[in-house]
Amino acid sequence: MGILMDDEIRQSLFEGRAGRDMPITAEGIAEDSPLRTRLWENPCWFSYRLNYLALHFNSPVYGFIQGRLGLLRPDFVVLWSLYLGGPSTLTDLVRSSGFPKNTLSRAANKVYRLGMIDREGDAEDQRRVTLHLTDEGRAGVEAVKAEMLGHERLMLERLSPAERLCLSEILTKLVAASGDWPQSLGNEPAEDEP
Amino acid sequence: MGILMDDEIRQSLFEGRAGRDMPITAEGIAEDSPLRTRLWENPCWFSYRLNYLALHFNSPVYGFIQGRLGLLRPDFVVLWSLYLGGPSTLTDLVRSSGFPKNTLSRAANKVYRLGMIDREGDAEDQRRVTLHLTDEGRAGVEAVKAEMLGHERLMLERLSPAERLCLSEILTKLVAASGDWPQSLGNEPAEDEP
DNA sequence: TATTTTTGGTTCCATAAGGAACAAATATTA
DNA sequence: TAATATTTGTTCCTTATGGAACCAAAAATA
Repeated sequence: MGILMDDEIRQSLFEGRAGRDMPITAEGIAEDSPLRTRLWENPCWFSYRLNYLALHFNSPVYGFIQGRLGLLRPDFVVLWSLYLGGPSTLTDLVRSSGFPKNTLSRAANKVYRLGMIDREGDAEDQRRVTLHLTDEGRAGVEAVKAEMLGHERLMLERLSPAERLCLSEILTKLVAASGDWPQSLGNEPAEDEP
Repeated sequence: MGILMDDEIRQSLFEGRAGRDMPITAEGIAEDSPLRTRLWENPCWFSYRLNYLALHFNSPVYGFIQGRLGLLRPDFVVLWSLYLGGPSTLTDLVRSSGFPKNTLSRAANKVYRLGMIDREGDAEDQRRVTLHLTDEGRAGVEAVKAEMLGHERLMLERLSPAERLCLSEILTKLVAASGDWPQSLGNEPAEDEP
């Protein structure tokens, strides 16, 4: 009995309560909107909402950055990463952003040509190049930072402080767990045993 | 006093507690990893984690779909939308998915050529074309559905049932609020007054 | 009814982006 | 020390992508 109950609850939670009583009203989304179905009756509720929300952040923000600085997303990712993490190597950026390395290489070259970052060869390791922001690059980041933060803040505005805290902690947990997730699906995830 | 406190708390919550005591340990992420800085000391904590998690869903899942069905992301989005919402017009798909309409038009044509959807002209409105899944299209979706759901489930595995419920409700709130967010930043969001 | 505007969908085109091959330097192993 | 493997970053090349222009049908307006 208890087990069945638990399973049912668990199941319901995995499904994000889709198809059950829905205590949260979908204010702002019309009853007959095709969005409703895709959002509320989507078995992939989590990833769908994830992508939906990411889109609503990315397109206005990167659109703005594009218009203001003439930079594409990978370009700005380079600047932002250096802004947060200080001087770094390209490989560091790859690891922290998840973008492919050729994409970031191209981006780094572009912002370098624009004088927004500087390179410094490593004496120890001839291959290694350390990238760091120039004053101009820092200025660029700071020129759009407020707008970026403002949009994120706006997105979170409807949540209560407690909800924001909860969200932050849960997303943190998920990110922390991400190391265990497979990078590819189906069959073996390419075990790298020799 | 009380006001100051509240403000401080509010501020801290907007920042996702960045830079403060961090009750949740970042297990799985090395102390000196460049990821740490970008994740934990990022003023855009929300959108960064959003994108980070979306990436960890999309790339394995759509990689799998690509390998299994030979379909790109927009192609599959068409199928999945029809699978969830039943027969729909292209414009419906645009509204529910957020993809640009030419991208979906191309995708719809591709899956049509592959025999995975069918079109039906509307007698009332000559422009309108209703799309619906064929048996083959439905089979395609069902061929990858389990794997998709499995990955999402895996991603959520580390959360407690209560946390999953909480996450689901919060994301729902955010999505419901998304109608009020501007679609572009800086200056006027292009008021469409005549 | 004639003219204009809006809507649904497609086509054109320039380019952003990523896989794969590559070169050079370093680390590892024989 | 010679040979091999790994790491760092770049270049080549193909293609997926989306903005803008476009066409046809319908709706709105004159």
